[in-house]
Amino acid sequence: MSTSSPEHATDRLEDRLSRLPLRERKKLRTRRAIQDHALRLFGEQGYDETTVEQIAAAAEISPSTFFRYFPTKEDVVVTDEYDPIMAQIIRDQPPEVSAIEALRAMLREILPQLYADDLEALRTRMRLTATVPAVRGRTFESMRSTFDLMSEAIGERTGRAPDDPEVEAFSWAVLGVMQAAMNRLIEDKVTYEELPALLDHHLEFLGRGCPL
Amino acid sequence: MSTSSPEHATDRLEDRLSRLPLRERKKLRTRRAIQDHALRLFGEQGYDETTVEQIAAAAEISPSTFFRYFPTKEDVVVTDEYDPIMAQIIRDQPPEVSAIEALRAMLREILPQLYADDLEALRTRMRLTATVPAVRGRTFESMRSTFDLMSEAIGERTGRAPDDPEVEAFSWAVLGVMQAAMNRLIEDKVTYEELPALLDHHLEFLGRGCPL
DNA sequence: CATCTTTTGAGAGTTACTCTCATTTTCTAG
DNA sequence: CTAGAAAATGAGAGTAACTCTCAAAAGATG
Repeated sequence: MSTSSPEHATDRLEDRLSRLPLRERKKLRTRRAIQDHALRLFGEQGYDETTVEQIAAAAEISPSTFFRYFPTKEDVVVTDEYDPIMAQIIRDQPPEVSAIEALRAMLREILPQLYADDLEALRTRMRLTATVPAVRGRTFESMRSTFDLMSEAIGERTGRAPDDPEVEAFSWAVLGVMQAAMNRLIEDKVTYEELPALLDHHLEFLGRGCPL
Repeated sequence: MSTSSPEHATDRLEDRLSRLPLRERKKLRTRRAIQDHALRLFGEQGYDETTVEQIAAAAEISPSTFFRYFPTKEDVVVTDEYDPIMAQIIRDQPPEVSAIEALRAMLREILPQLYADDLEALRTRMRLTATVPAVRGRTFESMRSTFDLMSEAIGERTGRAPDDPEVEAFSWAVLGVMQAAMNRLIEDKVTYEELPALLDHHLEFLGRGCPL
């Protein structure tokens, strides 16, 4: 929103396909085909009951190709493309607001987008994350890369190094309270409609020093 | 320390062996044999290069038995017996101190114990957690059970339900800053001697609302 | 069209993990 | 002390995720 270039990080995901060379475009399409068919099959017959071979067959590729796109079967569930968008929104917040406020604003902006793009797939992914231990494990790896982007963005905003101890502590604490909120979603203690408010409350709670 | 019963949760791990029926004692010994040989082999030749078959041979059991003791190869690295001890120490803190203070006191008490018991094994486990993605993934599962025990103990102290949203947010935030500290250890940005102080500082930082 | 690069498919091999069933080892009663 | 129940172990067969290698196909480039 603050740049004049047409390829901005907050463009809807769909809008980016057309601007790529043919080869890249095909790769992206293959990637999505794999992910879509995989999630559909997982939904229909369960995660463990679906083999990579079946996914490959449904997406009309070979098993070898599957592993070129996703290093593990779990990655199909865990991977998404929102992290860089999040980081960009954090950077775009006015410099005078606190780190926590910047994050709250970011969530207010990105959650509606996330819901609009993808709600059904999101639901499946959440359900799988809740029920399949292997997938749950991989979630952590994805938290680590979210962490990297987040501490980068926070460091930039606060004029500190991304590996400043307090920046790291802050970032992990934020990921922690987000995890807490996600978990309540997964355990059906809160609905998708209520999630944004819960996240917001947790961040505010964190900013008050978690008084108990 | 506050109870007269001889089997107290804070007894050194060694002291508990003798009080068990024969069968249990043997199981515990097998379990440790597996873990010791596995960690030694991992250290000598690497994690991926060590097969379950080799571990079983070294511990003089069959591969089938290995999986009866550890559901996955990763669990050998991740599993330890300290969580219930931690929970007990939290409960033992005087009720007037805040949750954060109780945690800081707990760490001051348990870290020396941890270091004294196990430092070499601890180092190997940390190194593996740092370098082997599969192990890193499992760490998350173990954080989940730490979370359960922690929110239980915190809930009890604060007269709230263990699934109170703020208790959950608090517990995950604490696990977050702990993760931040561990990571610095793993990345050699901090030594084992400095870790307790860093953890303490992070908890205090959390209690101040992570101002940035 | 020709060639150079990148992507794909096929197939063989390894190993973590599961299941089943027979055998051995520990616990418990009479 | 012994008989029988209960629990732990071993052996072996089977599955499926992942790896590696190499040859064929498709896309970029001049």
